[in-house]
Amino acid sequence: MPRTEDVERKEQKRRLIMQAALKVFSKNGYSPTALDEIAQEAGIAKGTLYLYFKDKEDLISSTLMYVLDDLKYRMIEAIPENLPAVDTLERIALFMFQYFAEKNEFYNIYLTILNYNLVSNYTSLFERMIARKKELFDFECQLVEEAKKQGHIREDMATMDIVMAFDGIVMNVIDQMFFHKGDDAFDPQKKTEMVMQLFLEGVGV
Amino acid sequence: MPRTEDVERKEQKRRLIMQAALKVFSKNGYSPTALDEIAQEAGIAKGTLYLYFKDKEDLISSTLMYVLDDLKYRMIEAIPENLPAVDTLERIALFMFQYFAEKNEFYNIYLTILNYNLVSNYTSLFERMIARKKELFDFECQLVEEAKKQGHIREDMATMDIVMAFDGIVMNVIDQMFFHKGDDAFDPQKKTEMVMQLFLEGVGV
DNA sequence: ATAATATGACTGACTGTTCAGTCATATGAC
DNA sequence: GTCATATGACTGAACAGTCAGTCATATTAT
Repeated sequence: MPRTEDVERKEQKRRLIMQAALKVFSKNGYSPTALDEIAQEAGIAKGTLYLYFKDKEDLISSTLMYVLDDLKYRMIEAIPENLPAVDTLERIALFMFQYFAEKNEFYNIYLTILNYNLVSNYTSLFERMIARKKELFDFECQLVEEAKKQGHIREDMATMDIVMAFDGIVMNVIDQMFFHKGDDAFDPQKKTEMVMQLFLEGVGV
Repeated sequence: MPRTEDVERKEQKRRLIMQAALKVFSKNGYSPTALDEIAQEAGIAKGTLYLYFKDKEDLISSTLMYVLDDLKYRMIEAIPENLPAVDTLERIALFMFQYFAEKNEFYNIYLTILNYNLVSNYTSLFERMIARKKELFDFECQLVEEAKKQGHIREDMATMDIVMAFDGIVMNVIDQMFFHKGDDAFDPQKKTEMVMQLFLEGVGV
């Protein structure tokens, strides 16, 4: 029976490895990354990786889950409860901009998720990733429904279509942020206001 | 000096190979794809690939350019000239939905483009891909400017932000189409109307 | 306190396999 | 017969995963 202290140290090291993996995977992508590079980044031997993860696939899967867990945890922390639903949506947009602006690597690994079905052979872990993505989507659907009831969002449009548009706009802003990084300072607050105005009022005259 | 007939036959075969490459790359992704598989798909020997392409990187680059060229060509064909700018935007959305609905593979390879910077070491070919992407973006910017002048789009919003939103919505609709394929029939015409309504009027009450 | 023993985390050389790219040979057109 | 085109066996490098051995630390004995 291992002491809790040991269990914690083990968990600590797992996280250390996943942080190294995050860095390297997000730089190279999945297949081109040699486990030697991750081991080096983590300051351990390759063999050690296999004490903490079953194989390469398990390593990336775990890392992706780790990232999404972090995202979810921080998002919950960042968003106050009991806000009007529309304002919660605004907070989500703001949070996403701040989060990805700060964590370059997380965006690349996010793209990796998109291509993950090209990497794995549809394991249950891939399904878990999708489930996480769907969780956020469903949450946003809920918010839109609520906002409709509160009279802030029109009722004559399908909720799913609205959420789709919202996510699309938000993700594309992040995309642009990375493509033009360095151009001029990216102001998450201003971008959020712009997105919400665009989202709510539309671009028509 | 080779006869034009031979040049054409050579070009024909190049296209044949690229079509096979498109199929296989879009199924597996770049790195996991073995050239043997592409050769088999194309019904030729692996060595033959090297008579038409310098190396693996050249093959995917050429294939990506081929896809984008095709997209551009068909888009130009599909969209009448001298339409009001807003209607042209609507046609672009419609075209994208129809195009990707028909060509499953093109979407996966499109995602590959996104991750292409993770694959190549920033070759000039990657730059060419980006240039193509930017071409469409710039065209849309032009349209938005025009629509502003024509009084169809409000003038108090940055053109680039508007285009960003438009692209984001369109791409996310396509995304959803692939995630929920089979759920219920995807109607490009209906989706286009929805997108334009959402885009122009916004979702606010 | 010190020595003897046990543990298991860690290492990195090694193995088998995969695969991009090559090249000697074959096929076929003219 | 000559040249252009095509083939697929071959090579060497890269790399995922293994495992016998090491060593720092913990445990027990004296």
